[in-house]
Amino acid sequence: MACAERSEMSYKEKARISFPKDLQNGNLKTTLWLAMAEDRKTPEMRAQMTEIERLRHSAAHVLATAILKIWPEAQFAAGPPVENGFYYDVDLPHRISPEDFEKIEAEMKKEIKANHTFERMEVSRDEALEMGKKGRLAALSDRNDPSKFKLDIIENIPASETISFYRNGEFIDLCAGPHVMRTGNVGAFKLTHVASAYYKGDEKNPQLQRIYGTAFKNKTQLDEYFAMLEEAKKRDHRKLGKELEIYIIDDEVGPGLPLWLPRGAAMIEELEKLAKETEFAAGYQRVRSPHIAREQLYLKSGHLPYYKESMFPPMELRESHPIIEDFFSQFEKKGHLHLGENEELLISIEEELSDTFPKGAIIGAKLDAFLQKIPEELRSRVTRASLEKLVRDLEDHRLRKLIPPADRYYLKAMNCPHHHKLFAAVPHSYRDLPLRFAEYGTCYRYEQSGELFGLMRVRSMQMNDAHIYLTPEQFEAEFNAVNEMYLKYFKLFGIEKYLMRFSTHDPAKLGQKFVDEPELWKQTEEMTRNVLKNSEINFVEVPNEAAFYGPKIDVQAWSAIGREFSIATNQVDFAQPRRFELVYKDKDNTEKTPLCIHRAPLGTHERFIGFLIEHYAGNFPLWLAPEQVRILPIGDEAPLLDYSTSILNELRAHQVRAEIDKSTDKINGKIQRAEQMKVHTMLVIGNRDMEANAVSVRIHGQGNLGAKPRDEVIADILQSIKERRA
RNA sequence: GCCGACGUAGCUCAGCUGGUAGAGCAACGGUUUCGUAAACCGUAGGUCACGAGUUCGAAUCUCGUCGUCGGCUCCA
Repeated sequence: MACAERSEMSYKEKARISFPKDLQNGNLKTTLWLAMAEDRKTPEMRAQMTEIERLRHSAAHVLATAILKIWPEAQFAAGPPVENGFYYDVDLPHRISPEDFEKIEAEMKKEIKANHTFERMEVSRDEALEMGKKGRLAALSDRNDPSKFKLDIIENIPASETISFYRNGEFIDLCAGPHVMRTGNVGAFKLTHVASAYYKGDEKNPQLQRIYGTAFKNKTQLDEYFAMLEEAKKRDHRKLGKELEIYIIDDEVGPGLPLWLPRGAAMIEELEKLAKETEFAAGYQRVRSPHIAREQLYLKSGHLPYYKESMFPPMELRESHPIIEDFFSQFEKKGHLHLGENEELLISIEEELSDTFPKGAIIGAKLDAFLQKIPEELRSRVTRASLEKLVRDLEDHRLRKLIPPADRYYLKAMNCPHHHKLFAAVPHSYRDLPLRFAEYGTCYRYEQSGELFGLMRVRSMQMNDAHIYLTPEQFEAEFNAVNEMYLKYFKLFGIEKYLMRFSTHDPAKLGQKFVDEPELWKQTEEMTRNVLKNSEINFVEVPNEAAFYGPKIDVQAWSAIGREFSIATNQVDFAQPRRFELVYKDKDNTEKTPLCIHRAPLGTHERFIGFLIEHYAGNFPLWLAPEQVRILPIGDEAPLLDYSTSILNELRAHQVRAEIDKSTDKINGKIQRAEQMKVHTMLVIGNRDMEANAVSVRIHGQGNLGAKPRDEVIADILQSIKERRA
């Protein structure tokens, strides 16, 4: 209703920011409320608002009150709490900019100081409409213009629901609540930014100004929140990714197409090694597949019907023939001609030719003859486009055969169709199942330009993908095994908080967004729900966000500073195995269709490394560090360099990513540069160390640990890497 | 894709209301031989994102394109 009519977060907000405090002690209410991405929230759903959300929602009313004090003509739409604060959408000729914030905040403070009660009033529909018509809703007094958005919102309130207003001081708003008791309960707040948003998120609707702010019980919490944001800024993967030389995105290569520098590539190699070891031990087999495939593969998989807007447009291949190329390129240069007028002529030529050439004659030769039959004066006015259009318009006419049909190839957006083909390549018995195909496959998705965001949202990505083919009976055990793997990774990376978002389908969208298999949807969702319930795993259920081929689980993880990331995914697929006619021979000698689990515990390299950069603030553990060891000789005398180099060589012989700093900087300078690059272990080597066959160890973040025997240090480095010590 | 802001050397940034670019770090060349977060001197480096336009004159003003960022619709 009024203020919290919609509370949909942007994707970025979902992927990036979450406030940790609300979620501690297993309290998942914040996420429950925010996960309910419904168009309208029912009173029951609203009742689940947490304390902090009520406070923020109330802060939105205070914001509106303040804006009206300055600009009484302001028209308000919706003002819900969101994950880290609140906003209110306002329609106002004056463009509010951050310079106005001080003024608005001053008015808000007055309102909070006045400590007005949030008074709830239940009214009839007619009363509500009347108030709206005289502009009294989301207003301080009657106005000349009606409260247009509020009137629209009233229209959409189901007859069964009570309509209520909330009043604080002079301000009255259409609102279902709930609120805190008094404006004074909005302890500490701050306006953060202003953005534009369409009314109801529909671009056909007018654009509103969305004023964002955040609020907390007290100033301490507010300050903590901004300190967290500051910290997040310092850890921003785009900033650190550049500083630490992990990746770049180059305009000429293309937006959303990261290039991995050696340091980033080293991290990728480590992640792949980790995944390969883990998956091998869990009975996965590696497969490999190309980056492109023909249109028909994706028609079969369902990606083209259901997922097309996320795919790059196709590459069209045509049988190359010099005459065709010449024909087309000649006409492209000349004027246009609507070939339609000459259709009859073309058809007659074709008919004549079909007598000359026996069936099965090669297209090229036939086409040569065809082209030569076109009168010179006509050729000069034909364009490739017009000829193609003509041929396309003829559709089934045999003339169409003169132009080889376009052979379309798509960049793969998902690995599954390729893996299904691999499954189908060999006959399978029930004894083969579960069959697990794993691949760090590269996928390309056409994300809209506005979606791109550093490494977190890209157009080329390499996924820690695998497809598990299994029987329904095996589902529970295998699904749990997959979850075990997630938990193992979380532990390794020190991810303490996570949540699985279980996304189901919307029956109303069968055949559009979701494959039209109502029964299978029900079955697999039920099955998944039960397994989740039987496990210890935190999960919430979110309607209408499944994959097109089955229920989906998005795994959200919280970084060390408490920001939330959607990193991994886990999906149940009943649709594609059918579409690909995948079968296994069961005990009873009948052919059955397996189920498929898609899983990607480490998500994509791109997003996962983006997450890790923030999580570790670039201070990676030794096993993962791009540069594990840097040797810093004190001085450049030959014996010292020889000793240093022998250590370098020994480390490298054991696959340790080690470097040596032979620059002319003094030792402090060398240390400074190594620290800035967050090199994990620095081995400072001077004459004293050389004479004792020792090295002085300095660890990034720990400082100087003093001299130690050379062999001991090397053994410890190797052991730490082997164990993947934190 | 839409709305808004921004785009200066490899990096971080100066360059006021138009008078054809500047610093620090990095790089390169010297000197320095230094024990745990920056030794010193010098050299070189820019079609001021790209393309048009206004102007005697554009990094600066206008328009377009591309890109980045903040939002809006979607995913790993």
